[in-house]
Amino acid sequence: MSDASTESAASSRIAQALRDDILNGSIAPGQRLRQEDIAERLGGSRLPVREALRILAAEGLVQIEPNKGARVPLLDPGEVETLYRMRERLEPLALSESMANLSSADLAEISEIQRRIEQGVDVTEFLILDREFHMASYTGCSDEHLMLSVVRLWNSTQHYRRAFMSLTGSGRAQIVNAEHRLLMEAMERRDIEDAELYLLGHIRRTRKELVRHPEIFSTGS
Amino acid sequence: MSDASTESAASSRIAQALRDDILNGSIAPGQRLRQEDIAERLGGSRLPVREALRILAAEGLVQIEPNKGARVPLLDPGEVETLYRMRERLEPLALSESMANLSSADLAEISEIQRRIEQGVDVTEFLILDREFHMASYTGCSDEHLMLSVVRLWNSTQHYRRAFMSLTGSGRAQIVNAEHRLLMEAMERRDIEDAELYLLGHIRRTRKELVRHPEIFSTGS
DNA sequence: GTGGCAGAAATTGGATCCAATAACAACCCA
DNA sequence: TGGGTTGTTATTGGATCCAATTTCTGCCAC
Repeated sequence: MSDASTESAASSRIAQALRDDILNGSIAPGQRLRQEDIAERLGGSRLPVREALRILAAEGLVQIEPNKGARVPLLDPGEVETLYRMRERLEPLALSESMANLSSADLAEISEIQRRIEQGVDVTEFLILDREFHMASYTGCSDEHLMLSVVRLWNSTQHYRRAFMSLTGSGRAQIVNAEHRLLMEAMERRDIEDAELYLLGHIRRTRKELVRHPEIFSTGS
Repeated sequence: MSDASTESAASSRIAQALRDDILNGSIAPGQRLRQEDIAERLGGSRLPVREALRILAAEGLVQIEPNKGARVPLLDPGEVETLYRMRERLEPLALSESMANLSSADLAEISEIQRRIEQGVDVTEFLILDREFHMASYTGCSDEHLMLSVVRLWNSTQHYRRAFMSLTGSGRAQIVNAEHRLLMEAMERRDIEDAELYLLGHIRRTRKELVRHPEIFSTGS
């Protein structure tokens, strides 16, 4: 087998493909996912597709209604606001659990990601790098439950983050960069308390900006 | 438990049966769940069992390893401690989202549950009523993501709560009752800030007590 | 023209069968 | 006698077929 990255498990492979499609916007919220279509498009029978949909449902990327099939959740502004409030509470915890285990090399890597963000990137690239920046800061957190919860929150809100960025452009780039730098600086000082506080403020400000743009949530059709 | 949903759906029915077995301790952490056994015991073929296991995995009640089957997660003290830290952050949020929507009748019902707890109950009954008490305080929270996260946290730690109670008996009953009463009183005053604080203290104290009893986590066999 | 209703097509849920992988045991060789 | 190896068995993963439910379409009545 030449392809060493195939962790076998057709259902995992299908789940990964669907996950990518949902997170990068190829599959929009509200869109229905028919099992047979997916099976035909990605190969395999409907059975691993069903398993894949269950996996994604566990991650908050799709919701399954009995006898009605799976669709990408379409959230209202209140739901996204609550998801961000959850982020405000959980991610500082993840950061605090992570920081003690971060090596200097880890910090350098995070700093490098921030440097690339500041070089100016388009919306798609920013979304990827911003996620990498924060996730890299949590790599020291060994607790799987906590990290899974954090990933779920990012997944569920990914589409609205993209909609917001596409709408507002990079006007707020300076603010984000300032917040990221403050966060980095606190991490390099090994000051958990400050780092938690900067992260909280960063997420909270983003939440308030999102709430101020309800047009993000227009269904469009 | 009182969910009399006869909406059948074999996979949901099997998931509910397994969920009850895991939460009430009939199936212990570390125990392996063979699909064929479950299918034979609860009726149906292996396929709905597989779906049920996926559902339970999403709730944190089982973990699935590819080609190795499903088993009830066996947590170490550090994992349970982190789960409790997550509770400390998320449940005050759920309470704050809930309180504005709680009617006087809701508060009376919560108070009634606490009254029954104080009448003196055995360990099994306490675990049920304590969970009912807290969940009742969250009924005003309409956000499904947040509530699902909270339920996940309770589910994942249920076994260790029971082990702790079985070990220590009802020695700490007075403390729990005092905390519950303070929480109730803040809720009746409609003081969200105080209620959050009392709830945080309640969960935090429980976490510290759990950590002080590592013998709970001995495998037992 | 609109609303409700019935039938047909499409889609999901479940059962059985087969293949692939991992756990287990016995065996062979050093 | 012990460790590695190989063969067997048990268990999970996947494919195909069938049943149940939903949803869409077209029709009829009002």
